[in-house]
Formats: sequence, C-alpha cells, structure tokens
Amino acid sequence: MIKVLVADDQPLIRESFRRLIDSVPGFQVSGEAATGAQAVAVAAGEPPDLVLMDVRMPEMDGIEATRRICAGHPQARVLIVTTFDLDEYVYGALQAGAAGFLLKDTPPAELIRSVRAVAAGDSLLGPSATRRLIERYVNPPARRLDITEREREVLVLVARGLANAEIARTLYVSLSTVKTHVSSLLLKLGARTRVHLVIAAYEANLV
Amino acid sequence: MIKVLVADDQPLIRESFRRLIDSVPGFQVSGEAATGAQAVAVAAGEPPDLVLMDVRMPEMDGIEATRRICAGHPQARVLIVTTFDLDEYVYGALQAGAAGFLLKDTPPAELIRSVRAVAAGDSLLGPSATRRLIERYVNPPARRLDITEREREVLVLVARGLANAEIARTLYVSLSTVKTHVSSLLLKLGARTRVHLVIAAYEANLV
DNA sequence: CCGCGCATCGGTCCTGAGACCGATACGCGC
DNA sequence: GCGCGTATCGGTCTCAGGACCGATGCGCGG
Repeated sequence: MIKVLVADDQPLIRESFRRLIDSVPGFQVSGEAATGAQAVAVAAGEPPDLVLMDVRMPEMDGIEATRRICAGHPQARVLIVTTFDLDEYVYGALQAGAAGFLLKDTPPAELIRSVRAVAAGDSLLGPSATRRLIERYVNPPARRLDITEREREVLVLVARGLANAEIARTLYVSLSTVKTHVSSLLLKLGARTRVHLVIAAYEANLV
Repeated sequence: MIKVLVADDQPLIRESFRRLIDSVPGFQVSGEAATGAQAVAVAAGEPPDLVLMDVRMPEMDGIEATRRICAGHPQARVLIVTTFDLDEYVYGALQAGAAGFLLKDTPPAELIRSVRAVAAGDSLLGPSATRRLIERYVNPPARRLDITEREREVLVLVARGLANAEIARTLYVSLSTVKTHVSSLLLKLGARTRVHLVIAAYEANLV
C-alpha cells in the first residue's frame, strides 16, 4: 500500500485529492498538511511514499518543503500540483527534487496515471512545463558571439584548456597568430584573461 | 486544419496512426513516409504542421530526419513515437528539435491529447523519458571532488574569473594563502593551469 | 603526547600570458 | 584602385600565475 501525503492550504482541494487517491487501488492517503512546514513535520512522523504538493502555501512554500522532504526521505516521490504555471516554479521544484509538475486543471484520469507513474519511479510534467524544460536545458538559445570563424576555433581550444603554444601546433599556425586571435577574443568578449574566455565559452554552450 | 505527416516503416502502424489522426477534428494526415529520407522529401513538398516520427527506419533514422525537417520547416512540430525507450533516442531526438517523445504502447486517448498538446506548441514526453531528462539535465549527479571546504570556495571564485589577488581580498586572506590553495587544487584535480580548474568546476556543476 | 591534515603566511624563481608595437597578404565591395 | 576586415607573423615588455622552498597554529584521533 502506497502512502500518500497531501499538502495544500485549501481544505477543499485536500478533500478532493484524498477522495481521488483513496479511490485508486493500492494507494492510501496517510496524512494531510496545510502548510509547507506542516508537510515536512508530518513526513517526518509518517514517512510517505508519495507527496502531492501545492506550491503556494503559508509558512513555507511547496518548493522548500519539497527540498527538505527529499533530503530527509530519499525514497519519497514528490508530485507538484499547482495552479500557477510559472517558470521559476518548474525549475525550482525539479531542482528541489520533485518528480512531477502538473497543473490543477489536469483531468482526474490523467492525474491518476501521473500518480501511478511517479510512484513507480518515473517522472511526469505538464505539457507547457515540458516545453520550457526542453527549451531551457536541452536546446538553450546559443548566445551569438560576434567573433570570426577562426576566433571561434581558437576559443574552443582555449576552453578545452590548451595553452597558446598547443593551440598553435593544433592549428598549424605560429604562436604569434594564436596570441593575436586570443587578444581579439579578449577585446571582443570584454574579457580580461583567458579564464574569462573559458567562462564565456561555457555560458555560450560552445562546449 | 492541421496537416500531419506520418513516418514509419511499418504500413500497419501508419494505417493505425492515419485512422487515429483523421478521427480527431481539425487534424488530417497529409502525407506518409516509410523512411527518414522519404519523410524529409515529403515534408519538403507538402510542409506539415505536425510529424509523427518513428526512430528506427531504413535509409535515414527518425532522429536525423527530425533534424532536417526542423531545420527546413521551423513551424513543423515533431512528435517521436517509438518502440524503444533508449536514452540516446530521447536526448538525440530532443536535440534534433523534437517536441515530444512517446512510446508506441501509449494508450490512444493519451496519444491524441499529446498530439493536440504538441500541435498547440507545447511539448510532451513519456514518463520514463521525462525522468531521464530531469536526471541528466536538471539534477545531474554532481561529481564529488575530493577537496576541502576552503579549497572548494577558492575553486568557485577561480571559476568565476577572479584573479588570485581578488580572491585574497574576497576571502580576507593573503595572496600567499590563495596561491597555496590554488596549488593544492591543481595537484588534487590533476590540472596544469587555472584554466583546467575552471573546466573542472564547470564539469562538476559547481557553477 | 605526538602525528597528521588543514589553513594560514612569506620568499624566490621562472615562464606563459597578454598588451602593444610593427608588418604582409588576401578577398571583397565601393 | 583603394579601403576594410581577416588571417598571418615577429618583437618587446610587464606581470600574474604557479613551482618550490620554508614556516606557524589549530584541532583531532591514536
């Protein structure tokens, strides 16, 4: 029997979730909480297998509560269910350890499937959350650096940790040439040292 | 009317998808393809709004076809539907520009909802794909660097581009101390210069 | 108590990095 | 033809970075 903790500051919502969860075979609501702090406390007393967590709650928000519960109970899976489809909520919740992020307007049938999936160890996000996650992490808008092709090559090698002499040998040019390119890069990217170039390269997803 | 291209090397699968799609109001199958190359060609002749794409296909796989179609038709949304739930497929497909990744055992009702979501500009992944995406991009297993707390502080500042003297001022210690820590870091992390430290810090997700 | 790891600090020495100066050659557009 | 940007190359000079030497104090466990 999978024990579920329901955390939401609205009693009506908790009641709905309780009915929904209890209607699913193998699942049982083992506790309720009206604030993030309460959720953490209840989870400490009765370790849940699954947590349905709201984000906006008094005392402590659901993100922070998620972080603490995940830290204290690694086996617990947290499914965020919120009204507000905000970027920071999504990223924050997932970084805090949440395994899912759904909106409250999700149809009950899908919610149940999601609960099952999360309880089984998988993860699940609402469509808009998924889109933004992909945009942010998988296909981030590669910042355009206004540099020439040759300079880009040099930048990549710098970011790999090669010394100027090594870059020269790699590109079959002289040390002077490499230094010229590096100087141009420093100027164009507003960097003081090659360390800043490495940082710029990483931030621009060149590596 | 949303035009859908169905690409799969099995005629039976195509037929199933065609019936499913045509049964949804506002959607219409505008073309079929049995290989990745065919999919690209058909898409070029009759630009689709949505593509249902298999991965394993002769001539060209669905990932590469996705890449080309997304490059040529930015408005086209690609939904990968495959039998094989492999990591490389998921990461590859999303990097290629796919907006969704589902398994063929997805129930028809959910598939239809997914098609609608993807056509509306959102994204959707199956539960296991979502989990692995999160594990890989949002909460990557931070490599443990065997360094002291103080060294970690110095490393972070180095990775931010601070010079030794600036680090010294920031931490209220002498330049000598910073140099000592940096030397220890170079030794422990097997780095030759501070550039390697920056790289190590980025790879270890310290920044 | 004594050893060990950690953090702190100072000095010397050498080298790569980067600024700044110069130059040539090539392609491209006006 | 001439200017402009890019890529190439050389020299000089300064300085931060890093190696290597030394040292002290502190906490912690055998």
